[in-house]
Amino acid sequence: MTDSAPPPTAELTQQTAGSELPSQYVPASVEGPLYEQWVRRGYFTADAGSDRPPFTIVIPPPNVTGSLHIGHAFEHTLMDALTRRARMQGYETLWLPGMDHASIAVHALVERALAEEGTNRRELGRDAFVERVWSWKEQHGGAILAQMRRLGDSVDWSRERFTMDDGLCRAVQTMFKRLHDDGLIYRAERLVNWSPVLRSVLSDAEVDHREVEGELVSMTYGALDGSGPSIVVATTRVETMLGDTAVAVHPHDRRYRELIGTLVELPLTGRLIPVIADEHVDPEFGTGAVKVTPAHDPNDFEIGRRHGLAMITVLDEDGRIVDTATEFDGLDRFEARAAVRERLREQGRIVSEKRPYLHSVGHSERSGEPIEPRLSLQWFVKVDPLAKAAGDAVRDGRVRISPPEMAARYFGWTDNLHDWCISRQLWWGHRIPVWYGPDGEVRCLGPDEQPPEGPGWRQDPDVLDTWFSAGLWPFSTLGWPERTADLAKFYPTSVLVTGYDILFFWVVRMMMFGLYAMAEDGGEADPSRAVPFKTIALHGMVRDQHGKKMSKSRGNSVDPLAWMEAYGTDALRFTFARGANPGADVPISEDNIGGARNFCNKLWNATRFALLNGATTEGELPQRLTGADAWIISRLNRVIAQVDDYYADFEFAKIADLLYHFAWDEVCDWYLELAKVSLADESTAAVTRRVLGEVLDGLLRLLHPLVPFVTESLWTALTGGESIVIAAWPRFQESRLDKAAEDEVLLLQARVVLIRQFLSMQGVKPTQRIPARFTGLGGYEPQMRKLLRLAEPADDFTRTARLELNDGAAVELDLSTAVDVGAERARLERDRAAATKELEQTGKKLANDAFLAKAKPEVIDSVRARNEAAASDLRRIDEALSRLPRS
RNA sequence: GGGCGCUUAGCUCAGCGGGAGAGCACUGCCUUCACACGGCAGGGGUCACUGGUUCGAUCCCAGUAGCGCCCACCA
Repeated sequence: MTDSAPPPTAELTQQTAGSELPSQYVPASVEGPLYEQWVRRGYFTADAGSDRPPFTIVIPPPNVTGSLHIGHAFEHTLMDALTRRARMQGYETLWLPGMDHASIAVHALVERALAEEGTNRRELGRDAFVERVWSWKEQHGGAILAQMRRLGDSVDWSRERFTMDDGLCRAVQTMFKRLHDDGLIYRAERLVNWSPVLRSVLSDAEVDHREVEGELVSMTYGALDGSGPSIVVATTRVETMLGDTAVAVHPHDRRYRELIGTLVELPLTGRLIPVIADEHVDPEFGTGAVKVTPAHDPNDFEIGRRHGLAMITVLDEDGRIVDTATEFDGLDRFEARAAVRERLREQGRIVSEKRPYLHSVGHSERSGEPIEPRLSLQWFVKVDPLAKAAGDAVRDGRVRISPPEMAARYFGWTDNLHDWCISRQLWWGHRIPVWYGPDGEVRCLGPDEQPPEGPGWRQDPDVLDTWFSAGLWPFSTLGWPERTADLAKFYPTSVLVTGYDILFFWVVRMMMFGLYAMAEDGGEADPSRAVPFKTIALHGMVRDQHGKKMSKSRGNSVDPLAWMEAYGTDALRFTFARGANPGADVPISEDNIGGARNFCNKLWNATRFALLNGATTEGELPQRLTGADAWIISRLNRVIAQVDDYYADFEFAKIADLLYHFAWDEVCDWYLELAKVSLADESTAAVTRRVLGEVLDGLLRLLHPLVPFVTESLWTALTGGESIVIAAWPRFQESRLDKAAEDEVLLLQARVVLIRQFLSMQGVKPTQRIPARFTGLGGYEPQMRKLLRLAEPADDFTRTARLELNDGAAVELDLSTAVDVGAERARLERDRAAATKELEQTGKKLANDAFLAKAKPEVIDSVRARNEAAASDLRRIDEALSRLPRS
C-alpha cells in the first residue's frame, strides 16, 4: 500500500492487531506518530463557514518565555478534554492557541543578557532593543508549543496568535483609543508602585507582600531642649523623613491636643512642618504620632490630599535620595536609612529602636526588590463602569461561574476594583498611542491614523501593561476590530478554563474589555453576545502529594515531561482528570500516575482480549439482548448519561472515576469473564463478539477526551475506523436500559462473591478446581463454574460442604478434606455481625412511629427492604452456623 | 483586620439529611489460557470538638480548636 514503513500502531488493522498487540502497553510506541497525523489530517482546524454550532476555547496564553510546567499540563488537559468531546459531539470546534509577549518578564530577561555583555538598553537604544527582543523570541521563545504537542493538545495551529502580532497590535490601539475617547482612560499623577530595578511602575497585582525583618525607630521632631514644641514619631523608613511635610495625630488623642496646629522643626532639614489631626492615625500604635511623607507612602499620600500638604519627592527612579539639599543626596535608599539614623542618633533624637521588627513590605514580583511608593505621572483605566458591567454579566446569568462558590471571589474583585495603572516605563510591549505636541497638544491615535508630523511631536515613551492586551484575547485573536468570519462564528467563546488565582489578573479584565468592546460591535442587539465567554470554569492549583503548592523554591516542583516520558502522556492526563474537582486544588504524586498508567494497560489488554476473540463493531447491534450482554449494554448507557451530566459541571474527577470503575470493575472483572463462556459457545459467540465490540467502542470513545493516544490506537485497531478523534460521541439510548438484566447480574455477583469468600477462608488455592453441584440457581451456572473455576461433580463426588446462597440457591462442594470449621465459623460470625447490625438499625427505625409518620415513603420502603434482606441473610447464616459441628 | 474554605481509613481526597466510600499504601493466597502495570479475598474510620434543629445529623445551624487561601493594613 505504502512505500514507506507505516507507523507501528496508527496503521494497525483488525486483521492483524489482536495477535500483534504486545501484552504490555508501551506509551512511547503509540504516542509518537499519532499527534502529527491528527494535525496533518486537519482534525483540529476549525471552519468558520461550517453550519455546525460553534464550540470555542481560547487558550490562556502562556508567556513566550515559558516552558510547560505542571500547571499548564493540568489546565491543558481539561481544555483538551472539553474540546475533544465537543468535536466528537459534532460542534465546529476551535481551540485557539497562542502566547503572551510578557512585557516585564521578557524585558527583564533581555536586559539581563545585555548586562552580561557589558551594555544596557540605553546604550543600545530603543529600536535596537526591541529588535533584539524579537530575535530572542524567534530563537528561544515558545518552547512550550512543542510541549503542547507532546501533551496532545488539539489546538488549531493555523490560528496561532501572539499578543504582539500585527492584528493584536491593531486591536490594542483601537481599544486604547476607544476607551480614551470615552473618558475611560486618563493620565494623572498618583502615588504608584515603583520598581527601582525595572525603573518602571507596577500594578498592585504585580506586587508581592512579604514579611521582612526591619527596624522600628522612634525619634524626636522639634526642639530637644524644651525651647519649642516637640513630638516623638515612629517609623520603619527613617530615610523618608527628609520628605516629611507633617506629623499626624489622632484628633481625640489628649496627649497631643495642644500640639495640633503648631509647627515643629523637621530635623536635618530645618523645615517647619505642621502637626495635624487625622482619623487615620491609630493612637494605640507606637507613640500615636505619625510622620507624614505624602510622596512616598500610600496612606500618607491620602492624608496629604486631605490636608493639602506639599508632596516632596526625595527618591529618584533608581531609589536614590534626591533634591533634599542635604548630605544624603545621591545615597541609595538603604544606605540613606542607616546614614540618616546615625545622624539623628548623634543629635540625640533617637528615642528607641526595635530591631528586628517584623513587618510586611511590597516587593516587585518580577525583580524581587522592595517596591518604592513614588509620585508619578501615569496612564490609568477608570474601571468603575467597566467593572460594574463585568459584575452584572455574572449576576444576571449571562456568564456562569463554575463552581458557583467561586462567584463570591469574582464579585470581590469586580466590586472593589481600583483604577488600573496601565503604563509601564519599558520598551517591550504595546507603545501607548498618544503623541504630545509642542504647544501642549495631546493626540490619541487609532491604528489607521498617521502620527502627527513636524518638530516637537513625540510619542509617549511608555508601553502598556501586558494584561491590557491579554484582556482583549478572546476577541482580538478572532480578528477584532475587523468584523471577521471567525469573530462572527466563534465569539463569544464557550468556556474559559483557568485557575482561580487568575480571576483578577485576567478574567475580570477580559470581562470588562469584552463587554465594552463587543457591545459596540454588534453585541448591543443581544447582550448575551457581548460576553467573552459563556462559562468560566475555574480549577485549582497543582500540589504535591502532601498538598503543598508546587514551586521551584520549595524544590517540590516536577517536570511534567519527565512523567510523560516515564508513564506516558495519557497516564499523566488521566491523573490530572482524576484529581480535578471543580475549583479545588489537585494533589498529584508519582504513585497516582503509576496507577493511571496501569489503567491504560488494563484498557490495552481488555482490547487485546477482545481482538483475540473476534470482537467486532460491524453490523447492527441486535435489538434484543440477553444475560450479560444485555446487562453490560444497559450499564454502558447509564454510564454515558452520567458522563454527560458530569461534563455539564466540569466534574472531571467524577468522569474519570466513573469510567475507571466501569472499565475495570464491570467490563474487565465481570463482563469479560462472563463473555468467555458465551464466546466458547457457537450459538452465542456471534452476539457476544458484537457486544464486546460495542462496549469497548463506547468505552474508548468516552475515554478519548481524557486519554487520547491509547484510545486512538486501540479504537482504530478495534474498529478499523479512520480516527476516534472524529468519531461520534456516544449517545444515551434509553431503550438499552435493562433493569432485569442488571438485577440478574447483581444476584450472580453476590452469589459468586459468597462462594469466593468461603473458598478463600477455607484456604482453597486459586488453582484448585473444586467439584461442585448447584441447586436452585435459575441460570448462569456455566458462568459461575468458569468464574469460580469449579469442576463438574464426578462419580466419586463427596459433599464436604454445603453453602446456602442468596435467593434460595445452594452449592454443594467437594473440598476433598473436611471443612475448616474454625475458619468457616469466623466467616459466618463476621457476616452475622454485619447482618445483625443492619437488622437492628433498620428494625429500630421501623418500630419508630415518628419515622413512619414523617419520613418519605421511598425512604421507608428502602429501609423495609433492607430490613427484610438482613433478616433473610441472618436466617441463612444462622442455619449454616447451627449445622457446623462443634469444634 | 476583612472575606472564603478546610478538618472523613496510614496518605491524598470524594460523599453532604436516612446503609461510612475511592485511589494509593497495607495483609494473605495465586505466575489461572487479556493483563503480575495482574487476579481473588481481607484488615483499617466514636466522619476535629461542644451544643442545637430534626423521627433521624458525617451531612443543616451556632460555638470552640487547629489548618489553608485571598484581600487589606501594619507609621
